[in-house]
Amino acid sequence: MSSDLDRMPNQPPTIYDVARAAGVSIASVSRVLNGQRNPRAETRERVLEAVAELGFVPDGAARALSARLKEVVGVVVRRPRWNDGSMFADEDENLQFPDMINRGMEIVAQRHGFDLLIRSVDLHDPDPSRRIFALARKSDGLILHDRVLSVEQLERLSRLVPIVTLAGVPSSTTANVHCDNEAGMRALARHLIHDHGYRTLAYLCGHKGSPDSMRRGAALAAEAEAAGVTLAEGEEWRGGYQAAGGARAIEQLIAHGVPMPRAIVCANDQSAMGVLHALARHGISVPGDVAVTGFDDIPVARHLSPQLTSVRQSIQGLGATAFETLYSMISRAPAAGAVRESARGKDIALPAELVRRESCGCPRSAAVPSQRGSETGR
Amino acid sequence: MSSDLDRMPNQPPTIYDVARAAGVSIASVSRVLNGQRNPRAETRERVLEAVAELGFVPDGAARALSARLKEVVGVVVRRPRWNDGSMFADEDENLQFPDMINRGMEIVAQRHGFDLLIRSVDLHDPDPSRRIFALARKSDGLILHDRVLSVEQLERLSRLVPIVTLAGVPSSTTANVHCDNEAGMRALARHLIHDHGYRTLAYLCGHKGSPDSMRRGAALAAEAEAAGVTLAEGEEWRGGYQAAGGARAIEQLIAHGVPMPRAIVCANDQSAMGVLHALARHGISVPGDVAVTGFDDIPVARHLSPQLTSVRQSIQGLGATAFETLYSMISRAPAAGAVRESARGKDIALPAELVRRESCGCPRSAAVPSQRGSETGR
DNA sequence: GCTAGCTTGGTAAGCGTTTTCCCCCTAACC
DNA sequence: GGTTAGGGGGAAAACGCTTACCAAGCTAGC
Repeated sequence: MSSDLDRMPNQPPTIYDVARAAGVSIASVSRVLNGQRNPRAETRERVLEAVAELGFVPDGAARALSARLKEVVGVVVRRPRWNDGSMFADEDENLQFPDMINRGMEIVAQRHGFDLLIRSVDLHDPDPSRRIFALARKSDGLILHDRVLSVEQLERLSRLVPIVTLAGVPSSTTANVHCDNEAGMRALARHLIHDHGYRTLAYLCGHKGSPDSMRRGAALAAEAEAAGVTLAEGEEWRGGYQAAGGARAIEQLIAHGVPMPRAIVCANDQSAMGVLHALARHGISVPGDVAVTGFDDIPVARHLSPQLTSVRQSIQGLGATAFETLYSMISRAPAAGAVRESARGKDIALPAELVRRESCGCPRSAAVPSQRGSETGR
Repeated sequence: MSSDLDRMPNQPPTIYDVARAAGVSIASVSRVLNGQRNPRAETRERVLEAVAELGFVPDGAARALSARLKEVVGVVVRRPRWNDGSMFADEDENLQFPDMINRGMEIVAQRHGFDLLIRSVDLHDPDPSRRIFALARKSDGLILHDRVLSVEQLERLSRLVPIVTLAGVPSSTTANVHCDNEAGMRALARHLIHDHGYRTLAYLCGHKGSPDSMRRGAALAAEAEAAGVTLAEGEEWRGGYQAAGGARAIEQLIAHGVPMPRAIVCANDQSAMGVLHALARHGISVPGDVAVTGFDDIPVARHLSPQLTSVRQSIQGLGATAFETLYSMISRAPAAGAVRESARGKDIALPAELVRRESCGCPRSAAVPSQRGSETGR
C-alpha cells in the first residue's frame, strides 16, 4: 500500500519494488531472473512470488544500457513518393516485397530475442541522414533496403553500428545481400527468346540507381544481344517498381504511338501488375499479343490473370539472411581484435529461379495455387 | 588519439568524449544538443564542432532511461500458422492488410519522432504473453492487431503501458480502433441483393474469434434475413483471411458436391483472391456464374481479373488513428491525476464505403487504375 | 561602490538495470 | 578444532544520458 504511494500514479514496478517485497537485494532479483549464479531455492521462490505478485517486467532501456545490447535492429525502407500533397496519396501502392523481406527478418530475429525497429524514409526527403543516424543509435545494427544514403554517409554510419544492405553494393565496412539477378534474368531471357521465339523485347526498369534493376537490365541486354534480338529500354520504360508506375508508362507509350514489343520484361512483379492492367484496358491480349513477365514472384503473382511468369527468389530468405549476417556482425563486435574474419565487406548472393506461368505464353498449369514447387520451371 | 585508445576497439563516442574535445562539461553538450537554456554562441560552436568531428549521436537507451520516454511503440501482428514444419511454409501468403496499417502508423509516428517496434506472434504459440510483455517494456505503448491475449492478460499488460487494439473490443483500460463494419457490409449486402437481385449468398468468414469477421457476418445475415435471402455460412465456409484458406475452402466445398451460391461474400480481399483463383480453376465464371466480393479494398483488388468489388476503408488511416490515439494516451500519462478524460475505453469507428467493380456483376469501369475516387460507389 | 538579479557553466544526482567485488556463513579437510 | 574452499547474498559501481542545483561572473540599479 505504501509502495503504491511511493511511485507517483502507477508507474510499472521496478526491481527495487520486487526486492523490497521479497525481502532481498536487487542483485538477487536480477540473478533469479537471469538465471545467474544459481540462487538458493528459497530465495528464488520468494523472488518469483514477488515478481508474479507485482507483475514485474524489467525495463528495456535500462537493460540495454547496462548490457550494452538493445536487442533491436533498425530497418530502413524507402517509401514511394507521395503523388500529391495529400497524406496517403501513396495508399494505392503497398510494399509487398519489402514487407515480406521484413517478415523474414523478423521471424529469425525473434529466435535471437531481437525486434525490428522500422522506419520508412520519404524518397524525396532532402536529407534523411539525421533520422537514420538517430535510428542507428536506437539499435544494435541496421539493415538498409535501398540506397538512401551517400557512400560517405554510409561510411560514417558504419562507424556507429554494423550495417547490412539489401540489393546494394558491399563496402569495406558493410555487407550486402542480394539475389542472383544475372542467373535469374538469363534464364528468363533465354526462355522468352529460345523457347517462345520472341524477337522484340522491352525492359521496364525499376527506380533510378537501383543496382537490382540495373543488373537485371544488363543481363537481359546481354542475352538479347547474343541472340540478335531487339531490346527497347530507357527513361520512357521506367516503372519505378510500382504498379501505378508500370501502368503509367504503358499508357504514355501507347498514347505516343509507340508499338508494343512482343514481350515486356518488368523489373519486378508489382510493376508487371500495372502493365497487365494497362494492357487489358486497351484490349491488348496477354500473352497472345504481348507477353509480360515479372521478377520476385510475390505471392499475388499466381493469382493474377493471366498468372504471372516471374523469377522466384526466397523473399523471406533474403530477409532471414540479412538478419543472420547482421547478427554475426553484432555478436562478433564485442570480441573485437580477436576474430577478424567478420561478415564486413561480404556480398552474399541467393539463388533465383525461373517460374513459368501463363503470362509468358506457357500453357496454364494445373497446379493448386497454394503449392509453389509443382509449378516451378526446370 | 588517446581517446581512441580509451574506448576499447572503436565504440561510438559518448557525450564525455565530446565534452573533452570541446573543453566543456557534459551538461553544456547536452544543452547545446537539446536546445535548452540557450548557451553562449562560442560554447555552442565549440560543441557543434566537436560533435561533427567525432560523429557523435546520443545513445537511444541512455536517453530513454533518463527521459523516461523511449519514443518507440510496439506493434504486435498475428502471423498465420505455418502449414508444415518448414521455415517459410507461410511464404505463400503475405500480410498486405496489416502491413499497410503499419505503414500508416509509421508515417504518423515519424512526425512525433517515434519508431515502430514490430513483432509477429505465431498463432499457435501456446503462450505468447512473455514475449509481448517484454516488447511492452521496450516501448512506450502497444498496438495490438489481433486478439492474441486473454482479457486477463490484456488487463495486466495495460498496467505496464497504454494499449490500443485494432479491430478488437475496448476495455476500461484500453482503446480500440476499427472500421464501420456494419455500415460497409450493409451497403454491400443491399447492393448484391437489391441491385443485382441475387437470392443465394454465402459468407466466407475470417479466422475464429475475429470481431471484424463476426460483425461483418452478422450485418450480412441481418440484411439477408430482412430480404428473405438464403445465406450459407459455417465452419466449412472459413477462409481465415488468407488466399490459400479461401482457395482451400472452395476446393473442398466443390469436392463435397456443395452447390455454389449466386454470390460469395468474403470477409476480406485476400481470401477473395483465393476464391477467385479456385473458381477459375474449375471453369466457374465470375461474376457470370458466381459473384465474389471482398472487404478492405487492398491495392491489388483492382488489379485482379475480374476487378474485385470490395468495401473500402482507409487502411493507412486506421493505422494513423491507432497511433494518434495511443500517442495521446502516452503523453497524457505523465500528467496523471490532472486530466482524467483520456482515450482509455474509447471505441473509435472509421467510415467504410462500398466500391463497386466487376466481380459483383457491375460493368467494367473505365477508370484509370491508379485513381480511386472515380470508381467509388455512390 | 555595493548588492540584487540574470546569465552561463559545472557538479552531481538521478533513470533501472547488470555485474563486480566483497563479506559471511557453512562444510569439508587435515 | 582450526583452516580453507566455496556458495550465496548484499553494497556499490557502471552504463550514457538529462536536468536540478549551485557557483561564479556580469549587468544594472540605487
